[in-house]
Amino acid sequence: MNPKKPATSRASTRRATMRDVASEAGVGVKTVSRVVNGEPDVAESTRHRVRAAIARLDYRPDDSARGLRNGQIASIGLVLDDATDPFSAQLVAAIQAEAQLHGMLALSGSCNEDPDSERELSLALCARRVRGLVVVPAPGARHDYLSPYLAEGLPVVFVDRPPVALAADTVLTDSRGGAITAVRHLLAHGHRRIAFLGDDVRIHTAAERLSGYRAALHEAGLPIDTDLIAARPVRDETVSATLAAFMALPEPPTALFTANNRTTVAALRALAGFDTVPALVGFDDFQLAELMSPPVTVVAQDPGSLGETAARLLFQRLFGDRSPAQRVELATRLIPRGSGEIPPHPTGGRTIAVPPF
Amino acid sequence: MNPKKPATSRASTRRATMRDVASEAGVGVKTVSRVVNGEPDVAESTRHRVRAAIARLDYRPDDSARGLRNGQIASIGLVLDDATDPFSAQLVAAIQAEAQLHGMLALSGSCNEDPDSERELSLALCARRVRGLVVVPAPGARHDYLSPYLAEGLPVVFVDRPPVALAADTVLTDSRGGAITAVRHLLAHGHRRIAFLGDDVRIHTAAERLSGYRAALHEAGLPIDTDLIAARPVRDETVSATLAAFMALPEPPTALFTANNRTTVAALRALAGFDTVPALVGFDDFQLAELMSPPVTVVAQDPGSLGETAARLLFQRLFGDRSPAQRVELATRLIPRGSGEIPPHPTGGRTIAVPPF
DNA sequence: TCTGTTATTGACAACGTTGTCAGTAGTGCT
DNA sequence: AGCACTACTGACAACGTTGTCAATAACAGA
Repeated sequence: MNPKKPATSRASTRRATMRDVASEAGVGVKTVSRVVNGEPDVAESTRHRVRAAIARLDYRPDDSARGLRNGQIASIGLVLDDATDPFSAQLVAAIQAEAQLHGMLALSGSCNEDPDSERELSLALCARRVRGLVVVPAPGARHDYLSPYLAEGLPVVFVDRPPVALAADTVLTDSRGGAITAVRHLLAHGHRRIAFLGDDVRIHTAAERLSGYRAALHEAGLPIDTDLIAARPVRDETVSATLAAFMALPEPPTALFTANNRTTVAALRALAGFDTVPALVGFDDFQLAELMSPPVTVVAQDPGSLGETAARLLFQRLFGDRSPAQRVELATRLIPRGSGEIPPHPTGGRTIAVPPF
Repeated sequence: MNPKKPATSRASTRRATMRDVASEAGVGVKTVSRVVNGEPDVAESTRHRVRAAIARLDYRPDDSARGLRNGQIASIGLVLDDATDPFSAQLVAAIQAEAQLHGMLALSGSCNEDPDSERELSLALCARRVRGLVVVPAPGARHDYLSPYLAEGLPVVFVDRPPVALAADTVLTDSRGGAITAVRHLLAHGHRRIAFLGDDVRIHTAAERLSGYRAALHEAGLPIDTDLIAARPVRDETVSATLAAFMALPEPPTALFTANNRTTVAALRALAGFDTVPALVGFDDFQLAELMSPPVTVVAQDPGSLGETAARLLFQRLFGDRSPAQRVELATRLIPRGSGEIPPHPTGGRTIAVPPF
């Protein structure tokens, strides 16, 4: 439990403290503190002596002590739902870049879609006295556990999914709008039987996209056929089975709207076995979409902007912005590449050239 | 500079401290500390009273104070070269998962391939008194700046690329071996003009892969034709231009070895414009490789194992392992999918069916 | 009853930093 | 010279926690 044996051997190489620097430079600790923090009211000569001492001793201020004294550390917390997702990677990168501009680091953790884990992680970050929190909510989580911290003045920004039971800044992609765009696009190409393949509706974005799908159909005066709707957690096998079921229907869909990245990719894998393919529009862009056969039409969102916007909002709050909680929705962008422009085909797809392998 | 106005309003909602809990429970602070840390020698009744008080006040220990007192915080530092890379994402996820098993969080930052930035980031993490450091070195960086911390007993593990001017634990993919496997595979399919497309050789993995390429050719008794070697930073345009130059040679290559993920993808984009394609083996697997036309043969490495191994090594060190620095090399795995099994074609490629879009 | 032992507890100092405040020296003004 | 003022400096306390150590109670054995 306490493997701190090297304490003795470390005494010799002890890390230099402000005291050490102070005595090395022949000044008081407070003066060193002033120099380190770039405060005014230090004579130029003193400043130089202190800097020299700092360099000689290779002194670095201890952030734990600073954190204790100041009540905060120079870091922001990041709670992700799934760190392996490329979406998360871009989000993190954008947030870190923004944080770095303010001399802060990001403390991050992944909760793997588990609400309890999300809560534990967030609270652990609060215990570390981060300056602010960016949270990608786990499906099914409530967020009132954060209200004491919010009341204390801790800025919290939710990304990609809105908080539940809590009013706080939120940055979202316009999922419903994006879904409407996608389905309208398919409708415009003559499709009337359009299937929906998406994630569990407990995930906010999934629900919104389904809602957009319904709205677009409704607006076109088409009925909602629940046989054409599959909203369940994404795995390659489930998507494959669902697609097979769709195609076995008396009136199979001629087009597919896949409501997120992973679903789209899973659908592509499943469709690779077919010799005719339905039209397809996916939500989320992904690497190599343009090299698929046919190239995949998508409604793209921008994780980078999402992260940047969230971080900016957080720092605005840190700089004193006390206006009411905002909700920002970022627009999506339709990128037609081919798969979404396939016309309807009576057997639920269209024959395409099978690659020679 | 100091927007700490809400100090007054926060006083009312001050975070509870051990003192508060102690007086609430009618015990001494040290007893609360004992309960919080699960130490023995606390009467069961006292323990209950303290726990109740903790729950009532919603007390959470302050990690800055703990860090100050203990000289360490319950976090490990993570220095990445490029956080947007899916490779990094998987690495981070694996390391975080391992850290979580030990109740630690990961403090991470990305240095965007800049050596100075890598140094600053690492030192910032040391200043935060992380328990250990996992570093993906930036190209061109030296690491002797870490030796004082190593001497202090801070465990540091390098991943993906070895440290320069420092002896420390290192976890790598067997790049040279993987490259040899890739090139041998192409040779076995009859290729004699094999081009190399890789990254800047200042990056260790890039150099190793080039070395493996040379070794495999040499072992087959083939000459090294520098016209067929391009080792420079990867961008879509450079790869495209390089490929065009290759194909314009009097004796164009019949096969391509692309030495990393991004190069492979860039090459695929460039090749999409051609009506005949050379054989291709890429280093690194990537999403949808199996759905390309032709499906892409790769030598795969496993970022997850890389991260897990590194984290395990780090925690071994934290638990007192003082053995000399290790260097672990993880094996690669050849995944034949089609593109690597194309036979040589006199015009430097082979006619393939062009997809109908 | 007295002594030794164990179980339980809390007072106190220290970790490294920074805000407060009082002190010193120098300067300009009357 | 006396005064106010500025520029600079450092002693000290405090931030919230935990290791040290001494104190107390309880209890068994003699």
